[in-house]
Amino acid sequence: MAYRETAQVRARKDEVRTLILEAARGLVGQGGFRAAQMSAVAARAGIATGTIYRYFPTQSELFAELFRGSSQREVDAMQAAAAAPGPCAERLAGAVAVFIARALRNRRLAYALIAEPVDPQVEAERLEYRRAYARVLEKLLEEGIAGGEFAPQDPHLSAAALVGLLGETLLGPLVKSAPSARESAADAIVSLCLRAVGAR
Amino acid sequence: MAYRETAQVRARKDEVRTLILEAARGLVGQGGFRAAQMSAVAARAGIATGTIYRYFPTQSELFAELFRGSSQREVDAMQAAAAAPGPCAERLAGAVAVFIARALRNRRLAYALIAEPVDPQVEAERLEYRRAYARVLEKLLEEGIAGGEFAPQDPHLSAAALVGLLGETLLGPLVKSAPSARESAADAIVSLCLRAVGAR
DNA sequence: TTAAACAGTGAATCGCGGTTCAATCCTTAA
DNA sequence: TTAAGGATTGAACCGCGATTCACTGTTTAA
Repeated sequence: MAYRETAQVRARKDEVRTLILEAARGLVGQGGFRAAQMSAVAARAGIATGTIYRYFPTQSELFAELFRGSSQREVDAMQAAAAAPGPCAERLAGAVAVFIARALRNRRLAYALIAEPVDPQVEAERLEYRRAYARVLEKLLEEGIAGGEFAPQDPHLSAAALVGLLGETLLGPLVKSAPSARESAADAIVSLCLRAVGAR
Repeated sequence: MAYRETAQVRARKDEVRTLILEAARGLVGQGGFRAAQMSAVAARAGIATGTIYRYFPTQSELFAELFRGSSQREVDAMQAAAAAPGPCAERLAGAVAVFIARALRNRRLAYALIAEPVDPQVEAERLEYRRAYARVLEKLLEEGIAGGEFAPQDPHLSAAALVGLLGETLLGPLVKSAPSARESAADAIVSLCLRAVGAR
């Protein structure tokens, strides 16, 4: 026994791992998953292609982990807005507004996370995170329905509906509208959501 | 000049072309676009792989044409429901119900048309048809807004919202629900749509 | 100082399914 | 009946990017 991993090496490896993920995140943020070829990720991280495979078994795994990290941030942000004090309707409006604002801030990333064609393993992560968004909204809906703030409805179904509504309006009309019109369009989306759940 | 295409040959070629499209449609309806490899399409059509290329320059073209055909039927069906006589709210409910019922009838095809990852050329067709659905709804919304049946709103944005709402609820909760629960879930989706546009 | 254990390298390999094409078969008009 | 023009065939080819691996460089404990 003449070699064993030390804290120093451990730290260095963690660093490289992070480097790879950040390189991939950067490429995806600019050109989507299709721009994040292994060789490109390696080049951006300043390492050899083969090195990536010391840290991630396949490209799909790398993408899946990247996807989880990026999506979790979004879910957390939405969750924070949903957990604010106040009436449910206001909190729903806030959660939706946060989702929209963040997506507009990095549209390429939003497209990659929401709609870009990806391989089945990453698609599975996407479905998982769609459900995560939906769960945040579902809890809020349950509370609002119980409190009489929202119309009686199946919160599970309605939450999914809101996720779909948000995705489509964001990637469709909203990103195509003039930047000056975005704010009012965002308001319109919030209104749609509130009406859909029957907020009083 | 010893050869010229006759009506007989013309007819035969049209037949083969249709055969190819039908074979592809069958495979997509069962296993999505990923199941429709050129060799599989050829096998199902009872011809050689190379023959497909006498009728379609590339796989993308074949898929694109298949996509157009299948989607146009759906749009037409929705348009027919939207054009029925009666108040806008009822017509919107009808159009949405038709969309849902048809998607449930062939769920694999619905998934392929709405959400399955596809190459960029086919994705472009998909966006085109999403817009086609949205246009049908948009017209209806305009009429309803003008007549005071719906809340004042941007019909373009709201139409996109409805398309997203439909897609997500269909492929998410609805297809996962027990068949016995589908009818009430479909009703719930219609209610969501009506509330979203502020139908009185 | 040494050798064991591991990390890094990047050119070569590989798998996959779309696409091609030389050989063959079929249809037509003379 | 014939030859020209086209259609069909399916095995071979190809492009692309993920993945591998033999080699080199580095770190560790004895």
